[in-house]
Amino acid sequence: MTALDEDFGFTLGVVFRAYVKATNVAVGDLPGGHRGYQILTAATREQPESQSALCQRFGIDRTVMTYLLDDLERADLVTRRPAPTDRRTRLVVATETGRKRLAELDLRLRHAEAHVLAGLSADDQASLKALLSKLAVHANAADPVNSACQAVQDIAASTP
Amino acid sequence: MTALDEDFGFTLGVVFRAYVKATNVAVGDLPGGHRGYQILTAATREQPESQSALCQRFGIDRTVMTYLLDDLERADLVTRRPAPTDRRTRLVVATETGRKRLAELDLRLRHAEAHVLAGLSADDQASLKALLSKLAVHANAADPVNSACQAVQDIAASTP
DNA sequence: CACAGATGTTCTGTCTTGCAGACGTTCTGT
DNA sequence: ACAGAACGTCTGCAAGACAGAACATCTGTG
Repeated sequence: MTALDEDFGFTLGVVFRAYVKATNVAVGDLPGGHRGYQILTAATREQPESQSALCQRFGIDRTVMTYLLDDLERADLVTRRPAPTDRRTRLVVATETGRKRLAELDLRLRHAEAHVLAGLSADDQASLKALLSKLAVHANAADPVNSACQAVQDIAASTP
Repeated sequence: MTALDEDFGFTLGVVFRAYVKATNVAVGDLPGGHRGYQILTAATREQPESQSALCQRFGIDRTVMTYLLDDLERADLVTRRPAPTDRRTRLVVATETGRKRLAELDLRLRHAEAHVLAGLSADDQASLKALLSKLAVHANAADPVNSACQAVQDIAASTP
């Protein structure tokens, strides 16, 4: 236990890397690894979304999203459907195969998550999830547009 | 607020990306961005560590650490010092310039961290940090050697 | 001591990803 | 009708992860 073990950024990184590693193992050969899983989840459980909406939500570059969806489409897990309201956008929806695959993966993913969280009591796990959720909603609301600009201003103001 | 906003992995990713973005802005032109900052912190505030120890601690590939330290050394922020006990290993220690630079950066980093955590009350911020710290210590203890293997076993056991 | 195997660092090459810019298509506001 | 913006795709470049080899050095065994 050193000073760093109490640093927010450091511990956040450790936990995040542990999660990514466990998740990438859990999804096996799913195209896109843990990101493919998140896309598949969104395509299955939520209203169809455009590619750019998925990019913003998951922090994936739009050019990466293109070939990520290519891979998922080639595996017959999702399809790009033209949006009825706007012919520029493609809505990403899961295929029947994709839904089945997601159902199979869910159990494995829950185990992976439990593995990462194993160091905490049940109460602590619930607290952590709730806090992260609250923070994520706030960060998502603040980030898309001007968080970088705001951060620059904050920092400029704090610089001698 | 959708189902995904309560998913641990998703919210963790959102918060982590927000932290990395804010931190990378805050450190300015420091070589290595937020990782350069973490290395500089370790080199300044802790016992000198070998390169591989830093790799494991921060989740950085050893080949990346080589040129990351090259950059930091070129900027006169750290030096590689031969370990007295083992001539294979190089201990990474901060230079006087590096210590000064770190002192300057600390205020900016605290602001960046505060910016990321701004969505939570002071109590919630403290709770989140404590939980992450607890979890990180556990994950660090479990990960280095066999977490991947363990995860594979866990998952295999849970697969029909 | 000799030697095989392990470890720390560096270098090489490959692959994935992030990012900036350009392009064609389509929408929106005037 | 037209200018400007937005969506998705493509290209090229840089950062990074990863595997493998090479070199120096350490450690344990005989």
